[in-house]
Amino acid sequence: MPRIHHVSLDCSPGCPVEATLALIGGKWKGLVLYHLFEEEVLRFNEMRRRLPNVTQRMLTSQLRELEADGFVLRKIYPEIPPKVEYRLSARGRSLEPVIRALKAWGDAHVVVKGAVAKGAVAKGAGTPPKRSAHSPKRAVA
Amino acid sequence: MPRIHHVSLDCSPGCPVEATLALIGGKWKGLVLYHLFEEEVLRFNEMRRRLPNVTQRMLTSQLRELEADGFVLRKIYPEIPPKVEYRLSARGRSLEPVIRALKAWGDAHVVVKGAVAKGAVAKGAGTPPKRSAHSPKRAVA
DNA sequence: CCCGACGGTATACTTTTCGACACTATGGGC
DNA sequence: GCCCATAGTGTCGAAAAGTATACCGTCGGG
Repeated sequence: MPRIHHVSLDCSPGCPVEATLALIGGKWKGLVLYHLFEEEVLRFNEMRRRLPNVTQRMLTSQLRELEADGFVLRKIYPEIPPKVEYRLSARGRSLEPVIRALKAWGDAHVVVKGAVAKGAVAKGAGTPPKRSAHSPKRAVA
Repeated sequence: MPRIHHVSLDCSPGCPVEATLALIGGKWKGLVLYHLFEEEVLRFNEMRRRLPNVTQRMLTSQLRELEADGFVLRKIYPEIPPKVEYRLSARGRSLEPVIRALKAWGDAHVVVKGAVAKGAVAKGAGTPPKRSAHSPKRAVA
């Protein structure tokens, strides 16, 4: 997913859709934003424990990008061991309708491991994909 | 953006967010879905004309993935020259709240080329990104 | 002393996504 | 004949995203 930093788009009526997706589309960003909605403030390792399989490197990177894009505020406490808090900015909170819509759709349509598949799942969708999802390889169904 | 074909996720509460983003996060998918919402049926080159800079190759690929994921229906007419129509399935239409939320947020927060920048734009956002958005390089503002 | 926690950084590498280019058969218009 | 339109396919490479591994200083607990 390309990252757009408030560059101007070649606008067609759909550009805002594309731009929004580009801002929040990093692999872990949706989850990071979601968890910050659920729990107002999180520290680095608290966030890390909520994201299965994320690496330290990637979490740092995505948090920094979200901060750079103005969605997340990062507060450093001058302590040892280090204490850093992450929370949503006003701009980040303005994404709530987006994140809720993504969550609502996913709840209704995505099969969760161990859950009984809902009727909403597309019938023809049982065939395995050509390539695995971007998750640990062993997770392939 | 990884493609998830109804594989089971290692579920944490945010998984539905991640899964939904993975399904619609291809570079052109948001725009394709958006335009199919706006205009019930589109042929291939009609869609193509609505997406600035898309290549034939990429449009075909993203349409096929959306079809494979059950969002888009493809109707072939046995004619020459070829006539193919694309429209949203019921499952595709169920994405409307997601696409509308993405569009609404983008409308309020993303600067469009030629438009006066709104106050909502983050102040610090003027600095160029480390790397360009995934679009033709010369398109950088 | 060793281990784990904290919140990272650095580097190299792998995987994934996307784009560029050439090509396809048919028919209509010039 | 050439060009354009239709809706693609095939191949390769570039760019981007993401991962793996090692390392860092300080402190507290065992």
